[in-house]
Amino acid sequence: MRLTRAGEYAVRCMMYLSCLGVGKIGSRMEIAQAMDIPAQFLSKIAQQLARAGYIEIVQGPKGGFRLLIPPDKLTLLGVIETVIGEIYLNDCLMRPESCLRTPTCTVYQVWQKARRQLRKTLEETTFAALQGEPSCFNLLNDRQDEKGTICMGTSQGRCT
Amino acid sequence: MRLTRAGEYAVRCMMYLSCLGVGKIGSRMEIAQAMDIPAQFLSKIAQQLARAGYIEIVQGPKGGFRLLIPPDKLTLLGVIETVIGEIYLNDCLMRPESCLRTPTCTVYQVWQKARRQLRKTLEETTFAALQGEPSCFNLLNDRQDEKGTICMGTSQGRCT
DNA sequence: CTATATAAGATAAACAGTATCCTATTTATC
DNA sequence: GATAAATAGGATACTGTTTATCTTATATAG
Repeated sequence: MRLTRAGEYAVRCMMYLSCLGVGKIGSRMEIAQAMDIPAQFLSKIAQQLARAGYIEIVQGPKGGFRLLIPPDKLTLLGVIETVIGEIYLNDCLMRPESCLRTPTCTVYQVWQKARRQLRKTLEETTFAALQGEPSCFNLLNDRQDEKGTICMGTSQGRCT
Repeated sequence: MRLTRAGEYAVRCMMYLSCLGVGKIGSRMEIAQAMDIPAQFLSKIAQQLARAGYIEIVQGPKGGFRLLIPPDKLTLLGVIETVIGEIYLNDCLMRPESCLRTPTCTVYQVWQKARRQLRKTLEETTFAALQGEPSCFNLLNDRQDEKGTICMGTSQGRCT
């Protein structure tokens, strides 16, 4: 009952790209280092995010990943479910035929409520909101973008 | 991000025992059959529930499991966490040192909220409440107790 | 004492998640 | 165009967890 590593990495990656802003390219290596993600594993995750339309992958020198969606349209739920699949919490929610469930089964209803709450909480959280406040990721590493402004900064540093 | 089978089985087992009522013995085989749980696996789960003080295990002929806690004191959260361990949802909640987290990290806060909600929903649900209403388990099988009253009944059947 | 029923430890089988290797493809730059 | 830089994508290895079962031991009713 825990978020996978891949899900966590996806969030970190999108945090980084959100800080860079829409359209700016961050190289895979740069992101992997800054956010403490195994570089090859990041490739796989990025491919999923790209298929979902969240980012664009640019090959060749100066390649990397580029955010396509404005951070205020980007939700934790969307990013996480892109990578780990839709969240269900319990088998009877995922495969209703797995149980001889009546439409009014109370156990089923509790799981429905729990699932609805969880997904709502994750959906209400945009990367714009995450980025506007201090976060774990501010501490991970520093990075200077082309204009020389610090992006991932010190503990009290802001992005952009 | 899903409840394990063991967790689901534990809930089913406690549903059955709640229907029998505090102090009444249900045999392992009987429960395993009625609730569709592998009998040997049920042993393991029952042992955990016994260690946690929820049930008593009786060996020998006429042996089985006996509920120790009244169903209205028995919560979904308690039963589930007995078997799968405390629910954390995310690594940064389980092992705060795994992330260079500031006390105000927003991502961390979202997971905290999500976790709090989920555990609260499961904690608010007692087996008395689950049992008082139709449930999946009503459909699984029938069982006549010593006094001849039907316990696990038809779709609209009530327990006890 | 015997038959019945579960305990408890060991272990196997299945699966999911994590990570990396290797070859292919794309593209900026000279 | 040739070259070098960078990621893609398929295959595979590794790891840990979950699920399940086998075996021997123990408790107890009659």
